[in-house]
Amino acid sequence: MKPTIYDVAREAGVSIATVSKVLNKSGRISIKTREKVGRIMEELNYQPSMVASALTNRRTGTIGLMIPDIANPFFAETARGIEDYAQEQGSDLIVCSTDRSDEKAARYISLLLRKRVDGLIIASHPGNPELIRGLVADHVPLVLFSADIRSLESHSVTVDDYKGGYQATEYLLALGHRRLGIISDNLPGSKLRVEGFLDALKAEGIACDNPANMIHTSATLENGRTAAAEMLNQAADIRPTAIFACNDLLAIGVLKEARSAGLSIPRDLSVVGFDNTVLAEICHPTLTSIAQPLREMTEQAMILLNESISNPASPKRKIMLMPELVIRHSTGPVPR
Amino acid sequence: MKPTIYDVAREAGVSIATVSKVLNKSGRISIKTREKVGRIMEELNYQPSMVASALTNRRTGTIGLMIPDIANPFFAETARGIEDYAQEQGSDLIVCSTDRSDEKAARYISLLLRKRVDGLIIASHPGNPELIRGLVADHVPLVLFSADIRSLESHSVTVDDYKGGYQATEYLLALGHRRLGIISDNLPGSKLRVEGFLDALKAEGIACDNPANMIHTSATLENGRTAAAEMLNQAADIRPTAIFACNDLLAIGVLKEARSAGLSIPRDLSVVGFDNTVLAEICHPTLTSIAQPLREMTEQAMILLNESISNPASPKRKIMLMPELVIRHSTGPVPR
DNA sequence: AAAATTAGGTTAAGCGCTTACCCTCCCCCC
DNA sequence: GGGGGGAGGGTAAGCGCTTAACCTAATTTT
Repeated sequence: MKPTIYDVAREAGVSIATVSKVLNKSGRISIKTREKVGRIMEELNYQPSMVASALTNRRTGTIGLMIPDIANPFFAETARGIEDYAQEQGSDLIVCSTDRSDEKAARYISLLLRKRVDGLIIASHPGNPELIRGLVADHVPLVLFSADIRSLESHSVTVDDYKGGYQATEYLLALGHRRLGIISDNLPGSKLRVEGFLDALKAEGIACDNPANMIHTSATLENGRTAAAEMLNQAADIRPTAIFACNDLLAIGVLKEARSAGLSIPRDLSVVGFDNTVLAEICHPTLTSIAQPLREMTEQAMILLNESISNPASPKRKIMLMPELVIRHSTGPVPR
Repeated sequence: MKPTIYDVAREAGVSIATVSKVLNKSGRISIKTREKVGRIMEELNYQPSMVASALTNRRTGTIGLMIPDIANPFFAETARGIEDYAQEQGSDLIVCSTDRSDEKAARYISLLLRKRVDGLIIASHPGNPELIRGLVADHVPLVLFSADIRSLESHSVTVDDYKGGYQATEYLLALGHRRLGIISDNLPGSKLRVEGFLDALKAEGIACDNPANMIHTSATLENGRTAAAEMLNQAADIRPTAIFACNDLLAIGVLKEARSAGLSIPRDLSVVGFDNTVLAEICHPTLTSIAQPLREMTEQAMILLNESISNPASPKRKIMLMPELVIRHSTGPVPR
């Protein structure tokens, strides 16, 4: 059996209150007893139970992270960022992969609530926002990450998706491209990225009238290939010379499909991704991508979460950070 | 304030013992009260505190996962596997990225112990095995994952690294390659992979006498490039025609370096990786790699862990699964 | 019809901490 | 020399559950 505070107290010849006080460096304890108790704790290899202290404290020191899938590099990198900041303050992270299923999300939320986590970071809000709405109503400290729910009075940290879409498009236009394709996914920010894309085109007076050049799908490499195949199968004077994919995985699918169609990138086709995950460096050619400032985002998220934990009624803030275009080798001037 | 079992009991007009029993479906409770209590719980949106129940139960329903880095795809995929099995049984996962630092590992272990996690899966044992030895001595349920410590009487689930190295090499030999290079990393299994490599060569009567063709480094893409550069800079009749890298990241580094050196893969150089992560599909050309049967490994790990949790003194088992060669497009016949 | 079960609960003692409050020396000062 | 005021610690009441032990009334057994 693990030693308890009683064991330590007995061995040290003091009361458990005293032990507790040296543990928490609270109250007045003489140097002498402090050292003695400390020594005994070492000897017994005493590990104070956080589950017991959490019961009185109302602080478990764990935070829950809800994401679609930890195996997805973007979210793995997110998790790492959050984990680092959490660890600095002595907390840790329960990761919950929801696969964007409302049912799984609900199960996990309930579990986290019962575990009395101090707070939640939600990088995967379910299709059904009611779940989150309930949490907010119950004053559960939480921050929405990477995707906001506008109508909800909650903290959030996002990247300016609209701006990102705009930037990517502007860049392609500057390279001379005029027939652009876009592949969007069903993740929450995607819609805004598409809007940015369309507005950037409109600003140049270009219409995106070919529906075959706008494809909506879910974020897998395979879907990226399929979508690309569809676009590239059009006549050479109709098909896009550049494709903006709303995430890196889709973009890499495009790369692959283009290559197997005999196109050379970026000579025959330019491709821009989104998220700037490690994958962008790994594929070939390396992928031009819109970067989310992940490290900054996770830091802000933790700051907001801490605020919310220490004062659940604190005014909510929505922080939107700027994306950044990272140019690599998948983009080039329009073929003449 | 969250409702407690007392609130439910009062509203339902029963004792807290009764509420507890309907909660745990234990004891005898009439259908009627069961339903009544259930209704009240719904009404109050009662979420029983697992921290309180853990205090009496000695079961927190959380398990700790120690890995080098959750942002590394291999470990992210591992985490996902473990998470899924954990979730099935109503547990969840605290992920701990140690960066292979003994200090971080020690901090995390202490934290997990204080949190009274039910068990640990350790996919990143620190350089110093004493830490783990201490856990084993204290009968903390744990299983070593992907890398064993032979001298330790503990559960473990690994892939046969030796066999993996052997397989990769055998395959390259079968393709006609005779000058092979190997890039190993400092992860625990690597040594065995190298041994497999060497033995396979020896079996064919081939000596690996050129030290420039055996490079040891740590697992990053950049290091893969550097190592490859070193090997490929040798005269054409000395440098290897095939390189076995002890993990995918290194292998992809090789791919990149080879390409920028003007070599075509697999025509001029064959490359085999290890782990068969998602990256193997993403790079170009796609990477031939030795697959660890991850899903099976995580399942076995959870089975062993559960065993160990329900009976910490149960006899320990070491499970070694077979790796599998996955052939893709980075390997081909030796250039004549 | 008396005795023995059983169904359906209740009581109360923990689990391992934290913390408000109280108690006792001991020192210092007038 | 009596009183005041820290310094150093102890007491005990929770925190929100679980569970062994016990109780009562209804049902069954003989």
